[in-house]
Amino acid sequence: MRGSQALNREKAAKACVEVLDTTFFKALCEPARVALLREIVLKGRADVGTIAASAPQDRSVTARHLQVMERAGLLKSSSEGRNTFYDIDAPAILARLDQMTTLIRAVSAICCPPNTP
Amino acid sequence: MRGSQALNREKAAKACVEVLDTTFFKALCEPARVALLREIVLKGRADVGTIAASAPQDRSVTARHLQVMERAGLLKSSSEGRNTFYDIDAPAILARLDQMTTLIRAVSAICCPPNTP
DNA sequence: CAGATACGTGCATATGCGTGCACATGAACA
DNA sequence: TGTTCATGTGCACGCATATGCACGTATCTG
Repeated sequence: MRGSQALNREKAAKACVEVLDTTFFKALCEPARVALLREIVLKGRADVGTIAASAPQDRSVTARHLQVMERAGLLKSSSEGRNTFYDIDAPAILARLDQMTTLIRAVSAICCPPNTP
Repeated sequence: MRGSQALNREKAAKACVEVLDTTFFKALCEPARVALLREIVLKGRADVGTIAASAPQDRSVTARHLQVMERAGLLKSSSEGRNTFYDIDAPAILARLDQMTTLIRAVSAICCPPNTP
């Protein structure tokens, strides 16, 4: 019983490194990027120029932020002619959140069973 | 129909700023902190010295990282004499993840209905 | 009370990264 | 083909922060 808990801890610890990818969080820890994400949610799929128009930073900065969020799996891009459109990659984000929820649920079952609220 | 979608977008955009708290992500975007989190998952509730013993950084650095994660709602601390114990605050993390999942599900319903996979 | 232990904090240093400017690249248009 | 527009990129600057050292504070022990 206690031995299996130790095994569960090792599995959960290993999953921590895999699931808690810092690239994903690095993309969200910058307020400027969250603001851009909010703008895309508000206006829907849009090109770089449109998104940058509602941001105080330079267009090049916004373009870089969008690239970072795309590589982190938050956005998906599609080029049409000389325009690059970005949109929320909701399925990918939900998959990441589901992985994290599963991990923390496992941790919760190990570390804080119904004894420590 | 389209008008209500615009309202949903505004609600989702407002929720973005509230739910996507950068403090939470800032705490997780540092690999050193994720490593400490992994160590606590592996060994369970432990004091600062024990956690710092398995980290390459100085003890003071580890102590500071633990403080950051506690303020971000990832850990909960409890002082016993001259020792300070830290443990995963799984319920708090699950609550945050649930908020995010709810938000992204709403975004998904707005931006990518069954048309763009 | 004196010493040791556990932890937090002020300070200086170094590294990472957000930001803006200038320019290059590629596409649409006359 | 030459021009304009949308976007990406190299570069330099400045700020935030991770890190380590020295020290202060609180607690336990003999």
